[in-house]
Amino acid sequence: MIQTAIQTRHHQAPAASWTGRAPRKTAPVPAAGAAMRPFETKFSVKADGTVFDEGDEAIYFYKLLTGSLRLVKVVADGHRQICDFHVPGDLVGFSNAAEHEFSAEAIQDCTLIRYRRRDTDSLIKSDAAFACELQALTARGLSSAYAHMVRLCHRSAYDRLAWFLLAMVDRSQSSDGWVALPMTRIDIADYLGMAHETVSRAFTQLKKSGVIIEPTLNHIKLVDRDALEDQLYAA
Amino acid sequence: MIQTAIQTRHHQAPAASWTGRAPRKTAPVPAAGAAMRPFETKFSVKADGTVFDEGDEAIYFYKLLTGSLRLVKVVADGHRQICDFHVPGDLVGFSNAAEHEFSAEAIQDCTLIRYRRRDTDSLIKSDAAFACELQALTARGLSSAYAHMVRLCHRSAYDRLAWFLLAMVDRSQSSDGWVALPMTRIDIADYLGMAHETVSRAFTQLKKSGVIIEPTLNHIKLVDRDALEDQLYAA
DNA sequence: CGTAAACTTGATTGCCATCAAGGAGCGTGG
DNA sequence: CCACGCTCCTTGATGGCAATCAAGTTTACG
Repeated sequence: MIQTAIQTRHHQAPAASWTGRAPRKTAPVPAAGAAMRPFETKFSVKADGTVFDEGDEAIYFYKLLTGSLRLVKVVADGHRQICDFHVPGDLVGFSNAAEHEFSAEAIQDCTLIRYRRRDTDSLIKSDAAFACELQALTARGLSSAYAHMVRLCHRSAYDRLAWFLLAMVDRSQSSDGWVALPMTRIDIADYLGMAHETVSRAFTQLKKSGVIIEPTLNHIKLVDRDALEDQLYAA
Repeated sequence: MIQTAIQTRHHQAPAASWTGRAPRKTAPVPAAGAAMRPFETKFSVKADGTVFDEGDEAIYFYKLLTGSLRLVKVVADGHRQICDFHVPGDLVGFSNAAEHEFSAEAIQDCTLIRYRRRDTDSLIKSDAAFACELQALTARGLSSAYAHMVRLCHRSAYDRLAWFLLAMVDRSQSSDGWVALPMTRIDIADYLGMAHETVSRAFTQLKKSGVIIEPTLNHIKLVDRDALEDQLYAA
């Protein structure tokens, strides 16, 4: 794969200029008395805290147990890109680079298991089940990253939001059809690679055309699923 | 991570309408008398052939030994996205999905090692070194996919080409500074998420401003490296 | 109840996709 | 050896989608 060797000026990136809530760096506190397998430590992060920051030395990687996270990269011009949202079961921050390449910010209160990165090889050797799971989760992440790449390049803003809402609805598995979006429009915008104004306009359009309803902010119900699917599969 | 559950109409995607050389599906021939570790088979694919196609049942995954590949996804509107280029040492086609999610097309003649996907778990259990390498390669792929996502969203067409050329030059490690680009402008366009006309215009601009020289097509030399780096790191 | 953040809506601009047409390289066959 | 045809590449003209700038409005929260 093509990789960028240039890392020299990595840390000159200006501080994020976006206007969202600035994530407070909270020192994650290991949960007291957590009895885990060797190498494992359990701990928690409050909403709006960060598990780790872009550029931090990558000492640990994590598995998310509860809550939700966003993976954030800050671009040189001050814009954000959210590479992915994570839900329980997902693997976070695994890489072979010396530093974390993105920040992991808690959208809600989170609990995680922490693994020491330098133990990875011995973990893989000693615990085959763990090794298989690690591999499977990483491969799944790669697949969804490629899929997202295609969406970002070849879909209109409206299409991207349509896909996003479908994915959120499907993931929620709520029985009554109501879904609470935990993230702001700004988060959605940064995930879908568009301006938050554009997200807003697309929401408006979806509501006006009766595809979704949103009586209170961020609580939506998908009324016309077919409309969204047709949108995504239209030539 | 967010994944798309909708797969139903996956195969209705129309045939690629792009005007590049249509990859001939060549039945890859296992190299005779290859003595490998258990589970391994060595074989080769000619230039413009495919190792596997999008939608093929994912029976095997691969490690590239020589040559270069492109990973291609075809979008509903007939456009292509090249998710990545692969060089020797890279892992290709590993996933947990039942079907390959992209085609792997040979840019040049390639030789590969083939692994049976269903053996993955036992491979990981029986060969720790293999497991570690598999994990490392997949994680590396994920990192570069995230990085590429950011570029696609937040960089101008000119910037994207600037990055691409820098990456190609750095990867070639040629002593005299001359680099042969194995791929066409169309491939570059589909990788960088832009029209091939735009690639062409950016090349012209780079040549006119004396940043690169290209006496014969696809043989370039980077004259003013600083210009490209400044471009990438400018606010 | 007041402030700040998030959201919405409108006006304007610009980048780049698209359409269109011509030129250059290259292999093939007469 | 040259002519033909096929790709690939280049350049120009045009238009559209979405970013940006700029106010308002609503929501959240101490």
